[in-house]
Amino acid sequence: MGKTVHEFTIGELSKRTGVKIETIRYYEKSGIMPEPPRTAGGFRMYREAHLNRLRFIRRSRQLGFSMTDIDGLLGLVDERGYTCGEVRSFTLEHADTVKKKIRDLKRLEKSLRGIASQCTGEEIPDCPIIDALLDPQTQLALQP
Amino acid sequence: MGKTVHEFTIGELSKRTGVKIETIRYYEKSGIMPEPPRTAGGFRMYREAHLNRLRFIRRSRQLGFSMTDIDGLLGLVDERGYTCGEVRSFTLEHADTVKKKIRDLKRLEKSLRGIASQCTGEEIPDCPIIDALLDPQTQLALQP
DNA sequence: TATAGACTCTGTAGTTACTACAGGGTCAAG
DNA sequence: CTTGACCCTGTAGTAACTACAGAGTCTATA
Repeated sequence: MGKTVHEFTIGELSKRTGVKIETIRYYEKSGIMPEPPRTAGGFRMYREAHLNRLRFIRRSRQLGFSMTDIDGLLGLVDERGYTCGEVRSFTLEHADTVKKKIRDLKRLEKSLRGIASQCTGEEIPDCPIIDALLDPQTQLALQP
Repeated sequence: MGKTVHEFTIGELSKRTGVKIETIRYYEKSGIMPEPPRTAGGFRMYREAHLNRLRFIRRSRQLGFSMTDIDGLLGLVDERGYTCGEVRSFTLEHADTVKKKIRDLKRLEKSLRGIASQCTGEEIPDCPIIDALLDPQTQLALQP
């Protein structure tokens, strides 16, 4: 298998990227991974370009980008009808989205640690976390 | 509607908690909200206890707890067999997860802004962002 | 009392981003 | 030429909702 040194199967691709085989096929069906060439028997054969693209997708997903977001970014790459300025503004827009997410998550972490810090670690009732969650007055996080 | 002052419909409950009607029914089917009493005609009638419980659920969801987590928390509450320490460690564990996510996102934001800043805003080729996306060497974020 | 219209009911299906089979075919080594 | 690891398609399941469709209920008002 692998007629040239540079071709490999979906299992190889999976191992090298940490993305499961089923997920790779799902990405293909969704259109964010291209349909690769096949062997006579129908096996998908991949190359370096696929590897890079998939790694990019994986990283972006781990960071909470939606597949639609990723499709947008990759679309710019694929099209090659883009302007550098277009790409930049798209990127900065994403950076802002990320920034907002960070802000929200920070608030969330603070809330979590705040309520946890009030804990004595003792037995049963009057756990401040439970109380906070049950108390209709409490505003735990994530404003409007 | 509402035979006593303390009863209200699912629409009321929805408005007071900010949880959509369908979601409330979904919570009931999932078992984290109890089946409320009904009117002769089959309408669900809720009271204060339901309101508090649903608020608890909503806040917990906003804090990123899964429904299974919440089920666990509510189980502790319902039983009254929990230790404050148990709840605290549960919460802190979750806070750590959030912290990691923040770290990753910060790295990503930095990368995005970094490559964007190299942009001239000019026409087509040699856009540093695209180059970075295509380059297998580039670590955009989230290294191993 | 009849009726308008706002509200609610159940049940099903769609969403996102996967993951898990089942039942079969392919590949390379021995 | 068979074994066993690998791959194929297709379907269905997961979380946590959301969105209908089509029908029934409730209450204010004429």
